[in-house]
Amino acid sequence: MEKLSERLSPEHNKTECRRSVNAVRDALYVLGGKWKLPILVVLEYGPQRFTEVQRQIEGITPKLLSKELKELEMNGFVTRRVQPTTPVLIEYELTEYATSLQGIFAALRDWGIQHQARVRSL
Amino acid sequence: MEKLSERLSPEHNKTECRRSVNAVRDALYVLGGKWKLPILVVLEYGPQRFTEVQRQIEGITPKLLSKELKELEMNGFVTRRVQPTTPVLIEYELTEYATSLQGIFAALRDWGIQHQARVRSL
DNA sequence: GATAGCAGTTTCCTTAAGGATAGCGCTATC
DNA sequence: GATAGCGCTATCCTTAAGGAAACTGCTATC
Repeated sequence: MEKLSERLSPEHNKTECRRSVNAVRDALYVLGGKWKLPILVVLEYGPQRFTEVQRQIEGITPKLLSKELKELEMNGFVTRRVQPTTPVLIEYELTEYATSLQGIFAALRDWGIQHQARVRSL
Repeated sequence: MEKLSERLSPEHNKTECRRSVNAVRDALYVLGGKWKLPILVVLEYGPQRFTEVQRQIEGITPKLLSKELKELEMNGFVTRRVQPTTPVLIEYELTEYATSLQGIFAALRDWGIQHQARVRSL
């Protein structure tokens, strides 16, 4: 049987390993925050205004919604579009780049489902 | 061009979607905590004792190491083995189940590396 | 007997994350 | 002119996460 240490992660070069750890940490970081996921999910249904998003996410306060939207915007997942009508209409929508998260969502989802099943069976 | 909302996540059934969100949340949760990742990485090099792990992770305090190890153990990623020698030798090692994280680490790492490059290029 | 290492635990403190509530400038509607 | 909705921001407070330092019971070594 091969060693566990050779299966969990293939790179055993130290700088490569550190680079990987940083990358994983960064990826986890951009999804950190209590409401990032729900917001992304709500925005999958199309562009929406601030209060629309707020109403769909039970329990979120405007302060936190604002903060999380800004962070999502900074990371390039969301754009804030201002329609120059009167009164102005502001819409948040997912960017093309947000789709790059698909792979990690799928991986996290599959693992999570499997883990839930495992936890229940113990 | 297909809609963004149809690409980020395939399920648009509400209960399926909620289930996925919960699974992703759970997966993110078990990796949450400042030191989980470094600890898992250190243990990839083989079973190690408390102070060995501590010495390899610069900045970690025994309190946090103890806490994180307990959580990793509860989630089934790590086992605490007590060798009944005198004095007792206690070793922490990765379980077989820890290798199930391989897929999400790979996904997070790849996305993270790509994201770092993107951030630098802006 | 004194010192040091192991495997932690305990206490106290700081920082960060998150929540409740109120309010602001704007416009539209009654 | 009063009320309500939009898109927030500001203030205050609570909870949670994390860190520093000391200490414990054990054994081994000098």
